[in-house]
Amino acid sequence: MMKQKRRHVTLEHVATHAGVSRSTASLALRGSSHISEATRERVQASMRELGYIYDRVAANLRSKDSSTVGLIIMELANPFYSELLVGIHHELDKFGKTVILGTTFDSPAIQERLLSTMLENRVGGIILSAVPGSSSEPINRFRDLGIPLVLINRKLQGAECDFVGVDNVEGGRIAIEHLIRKGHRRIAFLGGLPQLSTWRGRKQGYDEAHRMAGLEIDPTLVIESRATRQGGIEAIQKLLALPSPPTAAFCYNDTIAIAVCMHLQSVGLVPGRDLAIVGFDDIPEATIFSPKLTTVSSYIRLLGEHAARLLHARIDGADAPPQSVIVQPELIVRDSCSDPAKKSE
Amino acid sequence: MMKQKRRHVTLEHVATHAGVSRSTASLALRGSSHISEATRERVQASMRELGYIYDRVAANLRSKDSSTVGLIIMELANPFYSELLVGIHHELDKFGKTVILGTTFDSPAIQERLLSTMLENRVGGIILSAVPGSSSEPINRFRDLGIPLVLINRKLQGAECDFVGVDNVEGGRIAIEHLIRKGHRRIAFLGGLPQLSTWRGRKQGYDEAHRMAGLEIDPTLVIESRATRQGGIEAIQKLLALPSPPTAAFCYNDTIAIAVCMHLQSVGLVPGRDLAIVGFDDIPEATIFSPKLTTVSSYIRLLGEHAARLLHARIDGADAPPQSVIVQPELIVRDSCSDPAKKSE
DNA sequence: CTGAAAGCGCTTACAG
DNA sequence: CTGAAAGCGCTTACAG
Repeated sequence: MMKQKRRHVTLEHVATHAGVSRSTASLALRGSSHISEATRERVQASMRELGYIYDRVAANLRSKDSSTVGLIIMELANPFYSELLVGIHHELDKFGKTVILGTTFDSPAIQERLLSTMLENRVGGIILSAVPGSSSEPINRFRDLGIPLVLINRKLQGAECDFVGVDNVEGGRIAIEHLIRKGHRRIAFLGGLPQLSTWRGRKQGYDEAHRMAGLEIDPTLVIESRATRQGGIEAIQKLLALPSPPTAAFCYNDTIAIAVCMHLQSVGLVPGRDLAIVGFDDIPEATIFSPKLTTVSSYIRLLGEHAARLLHARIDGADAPPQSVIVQPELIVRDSCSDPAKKSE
Repeated sequence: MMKQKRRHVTLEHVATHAGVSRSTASLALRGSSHISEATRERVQASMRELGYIYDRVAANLRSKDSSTVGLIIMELANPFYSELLVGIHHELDKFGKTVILGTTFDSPAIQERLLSTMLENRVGGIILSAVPGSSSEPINRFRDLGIPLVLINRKLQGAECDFVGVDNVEGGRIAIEHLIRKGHRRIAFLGGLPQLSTWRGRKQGYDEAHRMAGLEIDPTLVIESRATRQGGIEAIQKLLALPSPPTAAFCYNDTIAIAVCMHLQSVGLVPGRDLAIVGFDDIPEATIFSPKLTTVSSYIRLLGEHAARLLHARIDGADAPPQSVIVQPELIVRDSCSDPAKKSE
């Protein structure tokens, strides 16, 4: 497919031009200390003169290493994953690794296909945000092949590998504690699906905070939905249809929270006043949206950076047992969440 | 670096196991019609049994093609480029190409380094959103090497290659025509830098619409700034300090427009009422923000898809002269832009 | 329909 | 400090 208009310059040509052997040229090129300064300079001059392009792929083939890393996420058109990519790409860049991107749209079949493709493309390692409920078998296969894999954000049952994620239980807890401190007693948990390990964590935090405050949980206030804009709208509609709606809602994530707020506004209700809203993740939209979202920050970029660093350490041979990096979330108080008593901002 | 715990299974092993030669195994694997059904099945059974992983990189080396494409953009943490990536990735995926990502942060030096890295990584082609004012020499080098390169969004002087972008002149014109139709007579052009080909196009449309309506342009109403949130704030501050401010502002892009609106709100002004705002691009935030932005859609994803398709055609050997794909923009009327006469929404 | 040989562009021992 | 040889894992002519 790739056309070569001009004669392709290889190391062979450079070596001949510089009057040395291929091996010497190879060592000179990579700055080996076994090569005399004079020779190195001669080789470099030849490289420049001939317009030599180093073929890193051929080099990797021979030396059995890899300059790429696979990144598999749910989708790109999602601020959470965009931010994750930013963190990962930025960090990997420092190590001279390039990322090969794949999106699953939460399909287990696509995930398996992508995992195979990445293998075929000789990635040095994988960062995977796993499809909920997908098989851990292909993941453990990487371990057997000696190819490092780190799971990011979502845990996967049965997968024995490194993990980087936020403390969802803690995140759920601080969100609810904040709401309780504000005087709320009936607090909904809106959106997301129990298949997601993140959902279960946040729910557990929700439960624990209630228990610690001696508050009972009304199960009708826990409304599941897909973690999309549309899912958020469905959830808030169900909530508003309840005989006695709550005064506050903790949303599975900011996408849900924004959708909920928009729906409230569209029916003439004021988010923050008529229903206090707390989100999760602190995506960039959270500050653009009005009201500015009170939310639990996942430090998404940091998550990505941790995953990249951990993976890089593994590729470099750190052969320790599986490790987890858990980022501590933080409550970011903004405008979507006011006192239930005073009904005006 | 890459550890191989288990004995690595190569085509050699598969061939031996299936009782055929390496060449036959290679052909069978790729479904060549020169191989009998029986042999193919035998080879496939062996592949499965041995857990064979096809090495696409080695294959590409030998057959001199490439399954990767380089994408070089300004930055990832920018909705415009995120959307572009979505379109490109989605389309390239169909062709079985993986993208190698690079970000320049608008540094010419980084751009040159990335271009080299991509070359070293044997990309089959490049999609580049060029750093303004960067040299066209490295770009034309790709042409000489026979590696297709398509410029996206931003034009570059002196670069002889394919281009995909939006019709900025038309975009500027329809924005201003809309404002004029609404009754505005003094219209600012806010943000962006003349180094950007997109800025110059939009500015030209701004000029033309004024001329066609017989309106004079007040040059103090054209305020340059970096195309960032911060730049937008600076621009609107300068505008508000003017002795006789305009009734409407056409913003270089949506990021600027959102920053402008937020600043207006922060000083107690109402965007849309006190100052009509039109943006450009229609990034996802435009619908989340309040007021919902009236803007000129660049059809960002479509732009990306066009670029991917064009590049793919070039890689497949379409050896025609440089081609431009110009997407027609469209005005998306939402809420940030009301009549200057009636001072209430 | 299948196999033996050469080679893609590089690096890695091994000599000297 | 430098070179000749072998080989990474595959595909491509060329025979038969």
